[in-house]
Parts: sequence; structure tokens; C-alpha cells
Amino acid sequence: MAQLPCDGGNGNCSLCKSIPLPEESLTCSLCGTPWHVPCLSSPPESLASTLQWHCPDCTGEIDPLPVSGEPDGGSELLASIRAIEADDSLTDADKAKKRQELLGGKADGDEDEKKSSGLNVDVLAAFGENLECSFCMQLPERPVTTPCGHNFCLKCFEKWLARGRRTCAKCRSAIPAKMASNPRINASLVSAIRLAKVSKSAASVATANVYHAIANQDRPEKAYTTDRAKKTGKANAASGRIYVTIPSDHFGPIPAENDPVRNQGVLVGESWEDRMDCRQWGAHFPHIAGIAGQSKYGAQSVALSGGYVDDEDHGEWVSLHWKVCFSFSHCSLCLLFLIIFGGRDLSGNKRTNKAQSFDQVFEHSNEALKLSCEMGYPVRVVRSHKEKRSAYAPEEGLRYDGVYRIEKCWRKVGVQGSFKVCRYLFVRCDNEPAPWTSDEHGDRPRPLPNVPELKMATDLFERNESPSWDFNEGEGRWVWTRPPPPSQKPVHALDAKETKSLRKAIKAAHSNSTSKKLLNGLKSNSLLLLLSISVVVCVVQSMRYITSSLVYQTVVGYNRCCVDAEFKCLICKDVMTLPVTTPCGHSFCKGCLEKGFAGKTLVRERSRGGRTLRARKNIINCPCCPTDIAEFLQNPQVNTGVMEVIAKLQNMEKAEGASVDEKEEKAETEPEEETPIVTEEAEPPRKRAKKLTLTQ
DNA sequence: TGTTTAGGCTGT
DNA sequence: ACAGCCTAAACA
Repeated sequence: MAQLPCDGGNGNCSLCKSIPLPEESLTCSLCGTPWHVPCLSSPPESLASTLQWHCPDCTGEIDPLPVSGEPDGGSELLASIRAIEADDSLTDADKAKKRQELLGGKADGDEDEKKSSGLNVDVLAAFGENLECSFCMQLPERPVTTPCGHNFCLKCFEKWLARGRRTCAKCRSAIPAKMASNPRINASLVSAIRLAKVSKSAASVATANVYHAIANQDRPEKAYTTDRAKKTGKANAASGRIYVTIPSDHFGPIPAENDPVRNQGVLVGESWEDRMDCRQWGAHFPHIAGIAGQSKYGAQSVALSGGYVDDEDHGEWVSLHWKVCFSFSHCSLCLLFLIIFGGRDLSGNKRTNKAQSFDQVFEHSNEALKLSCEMGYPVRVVRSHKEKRSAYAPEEGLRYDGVYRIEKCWRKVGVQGSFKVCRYLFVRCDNEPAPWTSDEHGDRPRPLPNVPELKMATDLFERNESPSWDFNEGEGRWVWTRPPPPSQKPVHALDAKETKSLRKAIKAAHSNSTSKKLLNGLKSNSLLLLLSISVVVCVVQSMRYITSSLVYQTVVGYNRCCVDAEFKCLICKDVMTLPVTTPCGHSFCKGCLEKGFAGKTLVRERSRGGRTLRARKNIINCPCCPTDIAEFLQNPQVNTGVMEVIAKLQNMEKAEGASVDEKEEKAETEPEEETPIVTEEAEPPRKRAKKLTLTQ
């Protein structure tokens, strides 16, 4: 009989679908999952035993194979899959195809697929065998990793779950209820795979991983919460903790891998209470200025606050906005806008409403915008509720609307003034649909609008070369065609000494602080360090163009970036040994993770007045997020696929390095014999039914 | 080092 | 309505 707990979302029993009566609900003393007693195949016999009851997931009492009597034909499916697996006449690719067909997905011509995605062939070889999803045999799309250490596409995994399966398709280990109800993307695997996909353009990217040590430890979790701030006004606490791991001069969207708190990145449509809040999530860093940018480097983001509305000069901006939008029959309203900045003499009291008193020129922030225009950089756009006359302004607060490109910029005499202002044409080019569209997809390239006022314009600037951020027809999405500009922020990697002093400071800050929710429950020094500094890993792109004659370097650079940067333990910062992935999708060395929680037990015995109370479950938070990983820590399974990829890449790197020394100009390498993985799991997996054989 | 900055608050 | 205060980043 299948054994399923109550659903985490609505509390229904996953088997009989009823909502259990309180007296019929039993909570596992190990994992805390609720179960419906009448649906248990072996319910606890006595009242006393219910206090220490361990659910089937925790005791390993999983349904035997083959399964019979499942309502949705799961056993049939399983039998079919096993038949395919047992068929020796089929190649692995054929098997994958058939499996995928069974699961309802289309069978892709995977060879073509991989070629067209521009995947680096060598790296693919290292990746493919070890990381591929067992269902579709492709590199996992939105990879999820089970606690037993196996990788699948999120969609394949969800299809599998939808069939009522609660065991790993690879090893039959039980899938915890939490993961079944809310599988989390394995972010480190995502970025590794993403980097494997070399852009189809000639340019490629090599990255070096460095740490941006942002002094976050003494910052409040939310701005303006300190006493001092309350006393003197919000702005006193303008520097709430920065949650994302990007430098303030980061261009483009903020991806999930730079969002260690939520692991989702800054999504289009996300909104914040005010500029301080917005700043904490990195969408727009300056807490006052409307443009984030540096004149010699480019502009990263703009905040449209509609400050011009009250200004007679700038009121024209809004009307122009409408005029421009109405001049297109296909509604470009939501995609285009024009903005002007500055122009007034704001020296002295910034609140004076003086008319513009000088010609604006392309300098400072205006020059930064012009540079972003010329280079075709993506510019993040945040709209404020203060932009009152725009139909697209949010009701309240600020909203991230995605990235735009500045297609043109020019100067023009303001309608009612006699001085010139700088103007820009922004066109949306985001992979996510705008908050206001019902489109399921992001923007597509479109012809540029004819802007009537350009006839009156002087100093028109248009992009001459190809844009850095452009639509890739093959991938069907906007991508960097050239490496984004490397961060100019001072960067330093923490050495041991600095780490130590930082840790000390954090400890002090922590003991002084009363409202550090994120730190609750964390006792381990290393974890304290990790979380409280929110230290911030920033992938600074030190890029180089790679021409066809330097393909060889691509491979070397790529391997290094993968092994060093993408397979890094979040605790020791080294390449992972015995990599484990938590159910919340964060990866660590097995040793580091276990060391951090040494001595912590899953349950805590309690007694009061001589009698023993029911053991209470210890909450152990993931070092990177608030998820409770106590149960996972009982038996963390090494992700052997990742481990073998690391070993292979390291071997490749070694081989490449050696041959560089010998013959630098030689652009090919001998395939070196694979060295066997020397590391072995310290203890055999408790729940694993059979030993995995991942490589042939 | 000083100046500037279209934010957000408190106080008059 | 406006003056004042705080903050941090860019830049001369």
C-alpha cells in the first residue's frame, strides 16, 4: 500500500483526500510531517507509541516495488519504465526518448538540441553523463536535486510526482514530503549549466569568482528600524542590509544565483515600499538619485518617480510620453517611453521650483545613460507610484519593470523653455513579460518608433555597433552578446585573517542586536559568519573575447570557472569535496555541513519534574536560507553526479595546464585517461536500495 | 575633501 | 508649505 503524508499546502490526506480530524492526525516526531492515521498501513499501536512515532518516510518503510493498486496508474507507468530500462536492444538515447514519451513530454532530438544550444562539446561530455536528468536524459532544465543526491529537471520531477510517486526515480529513496510539495531549484547547478551554454556568438565569457565583502553585519535587516532612525527620520537608516550578491554597478537583471535569501532573483513586477527597500534588493541602488550610473562606465538603472509632473518644463514629459505612445498603432505604450533628466539648477535648496536655467549637456548621469545607449547595455527600470500620470505606474511604492535598452538619445529645446534638455528613448527588452501584459513571454525585438520630435533634435546619438544585450533568435531570449562590463567596485577576497576579524565583528554585532530574525537558531560560528555577513559573492566578469583561434582557451577558462566558481562550497569557499545539496537547493561539502552542526541531534529529549516529555524536534537552518534541514542532515547523500563532474573538470584542467606548459601554441589536447574518483562516501547510504552506477 | 543629489522623515 | 537632517555615491 502506498504511504503518503498530508499535503503540505492544504492539509488534505494525499491518499483519501479528506481533511483529517485532529484526533486522526499524527505528526512524525522526526520530520514533523502530519499523517492521516486511518490511511497508515501500520498505525501506532498504543497512545505511548504515538509520542515517539516515526513516519514511513523517516523509517524507510516505503512502498515496495512493484506498486499495485495505485489510483492513477502509477504502477503501470513504473512497469513500463522498468521494461524500457531492461530492454538491451535500446540505446540510452532510445530509452530516454521512450521514457520521456511515457511521461507525456515530447521526445527531443537531443543531439541536435545540444548542438543548437551551442553547448561546449568537451564540457558537455563531462556534464552529460553525470548530471543528466534520468527522465529526459538531457542536462536538467531548472534542476532539482533530491536529498539522495540525484538530479532531475523540475518539470520531469513534477510529472513524476503527479503520478503519485514519492520515491527517487533513480535509487528509490523516499522523497520527503516537503520536497514533494515544494521542490527547490539547485542554484549552483543552474549557474554551472548556464555557463556551459556558450553563446552562439563569437564572444564567450570566462569568469573569476571574487567576494564583495559588503559590511552588512551592522546593518538592519530593514532600513529605518534603528532607534536613531526612528528619532531622526527614515533616511537615517538608508543603508538597510543589501540582500543580493551583486555590486552596485551590476548591469542587467538580478538572477537567482545572486539572491541567496530567496533563491529567485529580482523578478519583474516585484515591488517595494520605498527607495530604501528597493535599494536593499539591488534593483536601484542610489537612495535619492534617479539614475544609477557612472559617466565613464554606463548607467545600470533608472527610477522613474515622475518628479517632473509639477514642473512646467517637465510636465511636458508626461504629455510627450502619451503622444509618443499614441503615435503607434500597435500598442507600444507599455514598451516605450521617453525621459528627460535634470536641467534645473538645483544648487542650494533642492526644493525650490526654479525654471531650468541652463542648457543640459551629456555629462554625469546623462553621460552614463548615453554610454549605456551607445553600448546597448540593459538598464533596469523601476517605476514609482509618484509617476502619477502614467497608466503604468504602480498603485503604491516602487515596482521593478525589467530591463530596457536606450535606443537613441538627443538634446532638444524644451517646449516652454529656451534651454536644451537631454532625452532618451527607452525600449523594453526583458525576458520576462512586463507586469502589465498578459503575454506569457518576454519582449521580442521590434522596429524602432518614429519619434516626431527627433526633427527638432540636436546631438542625436544612436548605437553604431551591435548592442551588448540583444535578442538571440536561437535561444529565443535576450542575452549578453558581449561580456558585461566588469565591476569597478573595489573587490577583495576575504583571507583567513579578515574572515576572523569579520567574524568577531559579526559576533559582537549579533550579541548587541535584538532583532535579527535571520540569525535565530544559528549557533555555529561558521554559519553565523555565513549568514550574518550576507557576504556577498559576486561574480565579477573579467571577460575576454574568444576568437575561433582561441577555442582552446575557452575550454580551459571554462573549466576553471566551473570548478572554481560554480562548484564552490558555500561554507569553506573551496571546490566541494563530497558535494551535498540540501532540499532547499544549496550545495556544500558534506564535511563542512556536518562539521557546522556537530553535536546537534535531530530530536531533543526533554524532561520536567522527573517525567519525560515528548522529544522535541531540533530546528536546524540551512546556512543559506531559513529552511529547516535537520532531517536532511541525518543522512545527507552525496551528489555523485556533481562529484564526478568536478573530478572530470579538474582532470581536464590539469591536463590542459600541463600541455600549456609544454606547448603553449598547440591548440589541441590529448584526451587524458580518467583518474578514478578517489573520494568515497564515508558511510553507505541508509536508504539507498542499490549502488548507483552513473558512468559507463 | 567638499559638493551634489527629484528620498523620506520630523518639526514649525 | 517649507526648513532641516540624515545617508551614500559620484565626481571634481
